[in-house]
Amino acid sequence: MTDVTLNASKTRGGTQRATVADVARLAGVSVKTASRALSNGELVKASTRTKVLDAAKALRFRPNAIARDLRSGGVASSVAFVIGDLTNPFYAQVASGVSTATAERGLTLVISASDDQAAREQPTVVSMIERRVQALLLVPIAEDHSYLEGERQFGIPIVAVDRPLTNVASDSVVFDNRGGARAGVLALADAGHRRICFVGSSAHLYTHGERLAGYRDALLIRGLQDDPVLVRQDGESTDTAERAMSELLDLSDPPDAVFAGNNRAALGVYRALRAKGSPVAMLSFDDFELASILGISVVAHDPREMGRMAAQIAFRRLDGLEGHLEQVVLPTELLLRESHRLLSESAG
Amino acid sequence: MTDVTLNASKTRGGTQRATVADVARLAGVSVKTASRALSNGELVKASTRTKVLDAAKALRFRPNAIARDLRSGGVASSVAFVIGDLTNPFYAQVASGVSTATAERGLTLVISASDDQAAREQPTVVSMIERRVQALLLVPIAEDHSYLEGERQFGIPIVAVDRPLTNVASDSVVFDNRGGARAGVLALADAGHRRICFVGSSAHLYTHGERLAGYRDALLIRGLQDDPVLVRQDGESTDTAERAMSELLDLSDPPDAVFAGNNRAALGVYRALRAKGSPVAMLSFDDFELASILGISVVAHDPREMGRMAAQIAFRRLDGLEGHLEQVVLPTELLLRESHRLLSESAG
DNA sequence: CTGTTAGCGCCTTCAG
DNA sequence: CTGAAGGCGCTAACAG
Repeated sequence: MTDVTLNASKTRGGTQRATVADVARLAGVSVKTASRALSNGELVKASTRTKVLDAAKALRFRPNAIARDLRSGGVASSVAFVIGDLTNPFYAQVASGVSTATAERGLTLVISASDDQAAREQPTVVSMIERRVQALLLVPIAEDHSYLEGERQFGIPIVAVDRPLTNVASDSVVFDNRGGARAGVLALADAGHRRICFVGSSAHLYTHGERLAGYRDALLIRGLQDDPVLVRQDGESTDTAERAMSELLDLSDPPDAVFAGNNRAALGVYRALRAKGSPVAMLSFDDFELASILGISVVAHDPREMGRMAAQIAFRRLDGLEGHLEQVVLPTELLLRESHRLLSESAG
Repeated sequence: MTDVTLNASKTRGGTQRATVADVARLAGVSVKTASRALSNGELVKASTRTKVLDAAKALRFRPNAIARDLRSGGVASSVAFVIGDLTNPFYAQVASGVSTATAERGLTLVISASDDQAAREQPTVVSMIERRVQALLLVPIAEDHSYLEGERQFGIPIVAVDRPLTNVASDSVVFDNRGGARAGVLALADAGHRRICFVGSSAHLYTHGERLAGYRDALLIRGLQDDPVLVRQDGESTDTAERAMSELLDLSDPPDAVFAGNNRAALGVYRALRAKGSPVAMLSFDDFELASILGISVVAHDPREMGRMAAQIAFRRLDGLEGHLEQVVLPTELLLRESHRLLSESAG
């Protein structure tokens, strides 16, 4: 009889897992034969394979991916997605796109959220690199990414998502923020509005800057005055946006239309308009579930596609593509519903 | 001079990473000393440590977590969260809670979405186990989880999230679905409504079943008739819910109030009511961004807390807690806004 | 305080 | 078709 004692000993109330050696012993073959039988596609006599597979099942054998990864070059079969906040539906959708793409390639997705704390970005990224992920997809929140220069030398593809990195060149995927905002504001102008205000988030955000530029493009194109009083950038939350909009409505010369810089701002703006019952038109960047219900016109885009695309770029690098940096700009789409004409008509 | 050639060779246009051996060589010490100096807390002469740290920095050394994990028991420093759909804001929030908890414990979070395909659950789970994650948090979607029995023997904590597992006992965290629904329907009844309908998702879902039971509890308590015509369970999407509600409104004896089984159903119901301008009261399970804006009364809960709690339970198991299974039921909270009285008054 | 040795679990040499 | 040895990068034992 072969000796079938596992590499026993108990840990945390659980029995130790079986290894290939255990399986081989039980099946009465060598370690390598067991290994071959277990990894499909290899040449093994059918009867031997069955014997091994039976032994594996009996021992509830599960190959150890850690050992396998170490063996094959010390590279993990996973991809990292580093993000500020999973709670924002926009990023959750991007993550979902990444998830689909990595799953298709047989890779595991490691998601790490830095809770929107810029200072936690670098430690998080470093931790992923220590895990030897194959690629790093990053929604940047730190102010400076020069620290990534040192990491890239070792061949790990890094793709910036939604915003470019600062102080270091990299592949990236962003939306056409400026063009989208321009189209949105033009639509408001074409609906007959003349005093169009802008309610966005914090001033230092790349996306915000681009959208503001698009807003100004449109004013210029239509020969409308660019009144600085009408530009508000009070922060990320819907509350600050609501307050900002409320104050704009209290101006002696209030706006007759508003462009909201993102989904958060849109909600705040909507609340303010609703509270005051003001007949002010609105249009916002970012599509969201409520927008269609409330008839809010928006500049829409495809967050899942953004995630998918970012993963694709990383995979191309893994597959050996050298060439220039890829800077993908994803299109936006203007969805005209009702609110760009007059909100009050549609909010009833 | 010490030989400082790295274990060179190029891969994918990237230089090979330095290993502890490389660092040791450059610092002129033994491998173990380098290892000690690099892992904090170990006893090394200060000057030696500096030398090693300098060498590490010069070589841009990053410890290989794969090798470390293999060495220390073959267990990864990560936790898996297996989920159907990241895109649903509810699950995204649960994931966020898990993320916070794992980060606090210095563990990495591996999120794997099975795209709501029941058949993909088991392969996904097995893949996580092969990665030797320390714990498995699972939002179950398969019909049968007896396959998990075999895995648990090896000491990996498994916690069911939002729904219990079928055919196998496990730790779990769920909401008080029945109690919450009961309270919600009672509120509708107390607002004077007599024909209260129920629009939920698919009949086979645990959460749905519990909420339906709570609905019936309330009808019984208030002595209202339980008319099967008023119970609809047409699927997960907001579209099916909208159609169902629409048909209910067309009844010769239509309902005067509706309890929506979840956030998706709530949106569909809201659309239907809005389209017909019907003066019907509503209240729904699940709080959501729009609900507060639209004045929809809801049975609210805390998804992030659910994620956090699930992780905590797993950690307690890792820390050696044996005892009974933990079956945590998280409370719900009734948020009465306007819609439970009469929707039309608040939708203006 | 520091160095040597061995081995985590797997798989790729190279022989038979 | 099968077997035996070696090593991926790191750290736990045991020396010195």
